[in-house]
This record gives sequence, structure tokens and C-alpha cells, in this order.
Amino acid sequence: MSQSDSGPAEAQTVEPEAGRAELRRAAFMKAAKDVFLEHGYEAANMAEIVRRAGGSLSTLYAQFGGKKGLFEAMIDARVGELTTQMQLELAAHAPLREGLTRIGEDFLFRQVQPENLNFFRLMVSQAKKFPEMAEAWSKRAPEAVRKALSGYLEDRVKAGEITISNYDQAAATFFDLLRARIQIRALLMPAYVPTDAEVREHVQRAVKVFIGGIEALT
Amino acid sequence: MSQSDSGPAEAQTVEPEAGRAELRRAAFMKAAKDVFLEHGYEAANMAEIVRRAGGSLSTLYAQFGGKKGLFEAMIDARVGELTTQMQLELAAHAPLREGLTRIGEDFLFRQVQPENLNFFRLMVSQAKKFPEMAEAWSKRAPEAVRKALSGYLEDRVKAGEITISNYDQAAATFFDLLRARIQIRALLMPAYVPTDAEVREHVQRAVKVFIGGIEALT
DNA sequence: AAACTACTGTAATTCTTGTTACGTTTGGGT
DNA sequence: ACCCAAACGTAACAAGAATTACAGTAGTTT
Repeated sequence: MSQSDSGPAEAQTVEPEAGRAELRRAAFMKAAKDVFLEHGYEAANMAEIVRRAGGSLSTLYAQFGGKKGLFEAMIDARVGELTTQMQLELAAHAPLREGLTRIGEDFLFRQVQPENLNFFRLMVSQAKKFPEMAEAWSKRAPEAVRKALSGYLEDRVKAGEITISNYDQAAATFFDLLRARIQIRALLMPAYVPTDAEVREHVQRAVKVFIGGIEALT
Repeated sequence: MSQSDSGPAEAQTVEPEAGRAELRRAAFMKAAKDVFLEHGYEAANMAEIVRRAGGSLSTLYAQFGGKKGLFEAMIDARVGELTTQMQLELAAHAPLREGLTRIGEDFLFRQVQPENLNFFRLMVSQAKKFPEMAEAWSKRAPEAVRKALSGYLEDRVKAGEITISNYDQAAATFFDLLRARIQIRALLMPAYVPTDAEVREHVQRAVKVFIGGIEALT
């Protein structure tokens, strides 16, 4: 393609003072991420990873031990990145409807980005083969977002805008409302990418139902 | 192994008057379903399918053409079964809270059965390679359940128990509330199987939020 | 500059697995 | 009982891919 120069694609997050080994490692990880996300675990090809990363097969094996090791290293790094990425920009003291809308859109837009969908697909399909991986992700990520929203809700309760008995439960419910339909459609129909308008409309509905229904939880 | 008698595992849904070919075909399909659901598409092994089904590799290839053909045939059949299975037992004229609870529990219990989770996992992981398959499923199944619930909701509106402007939207929202958290946990943690109590409690919350919040949708 | 280490490139190895070939057996219709 | 198509069993075939071996090269350290 336009990438006709065969220069290796170094990751952007590498410290400048990193040694040769670190540079190779980072390039391998980036290429591995691309290839694994694109083709899945079984169909991913070690030779292709090397082709994209530059460097040599031997070095890859020396550094990661094998396909499994490379995969796990890549996932570990990715889980870390995504978890921090999930720290939702807090809505501070915005009024309830506005704050929920902002948090909801932020979350849902991220959720439907192709890269995140591919990551999710990979997780689901490999959950049996790499249980620790999937479990780590399924605990850290939701916890991060739930905590962020819980904090905001608590603020709103103190402001007297709403009554909530269980913050974590309320937060989880809000994310349930947000994600389900769109995420499932996107997972099953890779060609389908929701438009901005769809996402915003969906968030609007979720916010309405949430505000109306949440107080019903004793 | 312990399966020392080499008897083929015939499917239970075959008409008694079926010819030899149909019997073989049904046995292959059942074994294929088991193996594909268990290992995923790439890791599934044709020889193992034959081992489980009884019969011979040659016949399998004669009937289905190859791995891809077998997979598609199996999925087609399965989509048909599941779609009809999703015809929720209508709650007839039960009062709103009771009817929703019944429908919700029925749906969610089915949704978290290991076989259905494996099927979903397979769909998600192969959505790119077999787009028609995933799309067919992602359209037929939700439509079936939504229609069933819509009918019930309409009945309740006529009975004056609630006000709803858009039945399909309302139904979709209810299923969003039901499925999200538990389904995602189950997908990512194959070892985790929610208890009956968890499921029922979750449904209770969903019903409460739904009833409280749904009228907020203009 | 020498020595040592790490990286590179390529080819060989080995294993797995989908697929095909072919000679034999079997069941059902006449 | 006879025939023929379908099913069987087994082995061969081919392709792909993970992994390893090895000889040459480049960087780093002292």
C-alpha cells in the first residue's frame, strides 16, 4: 500500500532512551496487536508479524518464547492501556442529565471503535484458552468505569438531584442500558458502524430511562 | 476411551423414516455442532467430528463438500432451532410485573446456558469470516424476542397498566437491561455460571427499572 | 580495536490437518 | 439373489505454520 518503505513500525509509546532490545520488543508488540486483532489468535501468522514489525523471527522467539508468549504479552499491555483509557473524563458537577449524557457518549463512542470491538472479539473467542486474560479484563475494565460513574452519581445525590441506594448497582445498570444493543450488533456485524447520530440518540434514551427508573430500586 | 462401543451418536430430531443418507447427515451435524461449539472453527478437527459421529471421512466430504460447508450447514440448522426456541412463552394477560418477570427469567436462563454461550462465542469470533451467518442470526433472533415482548406490552397498555409510545423500542430496552452484565461476564469467564438466585435477582432489578423508566420515553 | 553479545536472514525441520484417492463392503430395490 | 449406488476405511497427499539451527553481521563495552 502507501506504506511502501519497509521501515519497521515502532510503537509510539517507547521511551527515547530505550535500548535496542526495547525497540524491537515494542515493534513486535505493535505488529502483534495489529495481526492478532485482525485475524484472531489461531489464524494469526508469526511470519507476518515479523514482516510488519521488521526485525527477525529469531529475535522474536528469543524475546517472547513463542506465539503464546507473544500473545499474552500483547494482551497484558493492552489491558493496561485500555483500563486507563476507561477512566472516564469525570463530568464534575454538571447537572444530572447533562453529566450522564456526556459520560454515556464518551463511553459508547469508545466502545464502538473498531479497534475496541476487535479486541473484545478476540477476548471472547479466546476466553477458554486464556482464562486468566479474559478474567483480568472482565474485572478491571468494568470496575474502572463503574467507579468513575459511581463518583459522579454520589455527587449528584449530595446535590439533591436524585436518590440512589446502591451506587455500584446503579452505575452498572446505566452501562447495561448503554451498551447492549449497539455493542452486540457491532460485534456480530463487523461492517456495521453506528453513526454519531445513532450513538447520541441511543444515549439519550438510556439517560431518560435511567433517570426515570433508577429510583425504583429500593 | 470409555466410548469403546463405536456406536454413532444419532441426532434425536431425525424422522424415523429417514434414509441412510439422512441418518448420516444428522449424525455429522450433531457431532459438528459439539466440536465446533467446543473448540471454535479453526481449532475444530474434521477427523474428530467423524470419530464422534461414526461413519467415514469420505462420506462427510461427499455430503458437505468440506469444513466450510459443514460449518455453514450446522449453523443454518442451529439458527433455525434457536430462533424458534426464542419464541418466548407468552405471558398472556398476566399483570405487568409478573409477566415481565416471567418473560425475563425465561429469556435470561436460556441466554446463560453453556450451549448458547458457546454458540454466541462462535458467532462473534467468526463474524468476519462468515458475515452472512452472523448477520442472519443477529437479525432473526432479536426480532423474534422483541416481537414476542411487544405483543405482551401492547396487551398491558390496552389493559391500562402502563403507557408506551414505541413498543419495539421499549422491548429492546427491556432486553438490554436483562442481558448485558450477566451475558458479558459469562462470555468472558467460561467457568462462571450464574446461579438461579443471581438470575432471578437480576431480573427483578431489570423489571423495576423498566417499569419505572419506560414511561419517560416520549 | 578486540571481544562479546544481540540481532538478522534464510533454510531446514516437524507437526498438524484439510482434502483426495481407491479398493472394499453393504443395504435396498427389482 | 442380483446390482448399483452409497458408505466405509485407510492411507497418501499437499499446504501451511510454528519452531529451531546456523552462519553472518552490527553494536556495545572495555
